[in-house]
Amino acid sequence: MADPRAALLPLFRAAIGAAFGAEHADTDPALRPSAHADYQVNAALALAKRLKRPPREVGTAIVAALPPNEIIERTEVAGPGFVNVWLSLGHLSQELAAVAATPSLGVVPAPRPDTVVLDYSSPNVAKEMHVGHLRSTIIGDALARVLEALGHRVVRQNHLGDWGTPFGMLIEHLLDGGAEAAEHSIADLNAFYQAARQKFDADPAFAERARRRVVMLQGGDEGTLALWRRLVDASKRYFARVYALLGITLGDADIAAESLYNPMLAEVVAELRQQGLAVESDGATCVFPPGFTGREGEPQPLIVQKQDGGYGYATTDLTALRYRLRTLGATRLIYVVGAPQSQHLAMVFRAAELAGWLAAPARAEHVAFGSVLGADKKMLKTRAGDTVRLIDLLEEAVTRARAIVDDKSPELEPDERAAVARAVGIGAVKYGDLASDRVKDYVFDWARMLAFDGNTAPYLQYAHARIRSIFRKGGVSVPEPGAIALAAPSERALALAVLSFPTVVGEVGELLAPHKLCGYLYELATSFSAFYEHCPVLKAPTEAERRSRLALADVTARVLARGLELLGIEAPARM
RNA sequence: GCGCCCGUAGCUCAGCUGGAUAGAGCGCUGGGCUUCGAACCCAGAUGUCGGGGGUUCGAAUCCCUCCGGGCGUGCCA
Repeated sequence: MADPRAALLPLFRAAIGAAFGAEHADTDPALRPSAHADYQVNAALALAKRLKRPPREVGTAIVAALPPNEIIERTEVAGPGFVNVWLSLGHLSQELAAVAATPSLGVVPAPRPDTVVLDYSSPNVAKEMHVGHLRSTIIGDALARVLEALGHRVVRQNHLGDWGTPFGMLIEHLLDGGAEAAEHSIADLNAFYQAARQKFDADPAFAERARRRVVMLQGGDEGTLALWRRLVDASKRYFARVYALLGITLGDADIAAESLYNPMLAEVVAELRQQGLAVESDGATCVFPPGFTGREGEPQPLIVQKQDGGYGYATTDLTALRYRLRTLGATRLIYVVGAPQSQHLAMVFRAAELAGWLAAPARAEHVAFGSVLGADKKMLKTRAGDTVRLIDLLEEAVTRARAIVDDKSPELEPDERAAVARAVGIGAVKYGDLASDRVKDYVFDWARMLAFDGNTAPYLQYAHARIRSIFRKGGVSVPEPGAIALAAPSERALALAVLSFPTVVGEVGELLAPHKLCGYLYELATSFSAFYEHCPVLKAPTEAERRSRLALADVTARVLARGLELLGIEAPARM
């Protein structure tokens, strides 16, 4: 109820019903935030058409029919028929006090919580994590946090690529004398992978051994499996280190690797065959979901069993989907996967619907995202043209942030500067990724993401630290939130921004659009800056105003910190 | 060829299920530190919303079409 919109909506619904009768009672009041007032109601223009009455007259009738209440201070009918609404100060301060009194800051649990199975990050065993994993990991983790805040049960699934033909050559190369490599860091394993690859391409005898080794691996040969596990375990340890540095909530318990589904693949294919969905085509077993065509307009297959009897990723994806629905009890399946895979996923979802696995109320959604580009507008690479290692990127972020912190805040102890540099550097990378519409590509630009101006993590962190600084400086604690009284325009604007937090979090959870939370936090921070400029806090004219402003500043800081936390970004008290 | 995505100020991007003069940041111009963190703030200039049709009282937003760019389009994942 924190957001005034939640209180206003029923009032306007009632007014429309009372003014125009039951047949119009379910008309959406079209309540929106307004540049001309606190909020505006746009329903009069649409209603005027149906009622064949002038829109302004309709607006006036709506206002006249409003039930008595303590919420609305005043209204006006403006322009062609917009109803502008201003809230009463009493209501605002009351709601603000209520929000300030709760740790959730007004975010209320969903009435019907979903079991959300969230697929994100998904690196490959025995391969370095690179920029290609950045977006899925960051976006997925932010969504996990947001959905949990909304009271949903979130089951994270890190779909590790731990299976498939490359492991034949990796294991053979391991046996060829690189045995100690698996005990070393994944950086060695990465070179290890490249060496294996090179041998595979150049040496037919090695390639043949690799193929046989794949068969042994898939056949469950114990010695082969032992070698495979060494690769997997070394990789898991490495991923854990990267996640720790990035501040990602994925742990070992969230790993649901491809190999988990191996025992279920044959059964899934059998079931699809039984249903008549999977049919033979060119020696392979395929499902042809309607509506998908290939180059020549022919039906596009989902290959669930290859000519050689092996299973590809389509089978694994279908099996994982079924497992998530049946075993994990998912009501909402979310895949944080790059946009290029949208057709593949659409086909998998469609096939799952045809098989009867995916059915309402359960739903599956592809959270698609664009690419990370370099300054040349092409996929981000190193100067040498190699893929950028994620760990290098993150370490550079911290190093760059450290240089800024050393320069701006030499008074902080070295340990604190290091912690702040980490929060700022990692936060900048994450926020830079989350701040724009995920479906678009974005250009990776250190200067822009680390800037203290504009819609960046450092700007938000700075706004937060300035608020905390007020309390440090004043040596004061947070007053009772009941003390909040709003007088100045910038106080009122800030209060409205604070109260919008729950609505925004809800939207982000529904639309799976973290950039809306970023945009909101940026507006909140700019609202605070204006307030801070115009309204002295510690030196407020009266004690009552001082207490009110302290309380308002505190609840703002908490929303900023909580919002950043939902994005996976730290908010240091000093920086 | 077909399918999906993108095209908004010089640059980077917002614009919520259509709503009032299309908004921010950077950059540019001009201001503000003996007063709570100037890592900041205030003011100003800047647009054929890719083009053209259509629906609507009203379109950046919905529909159609064209142009430009990206991605996908059977045994890699």
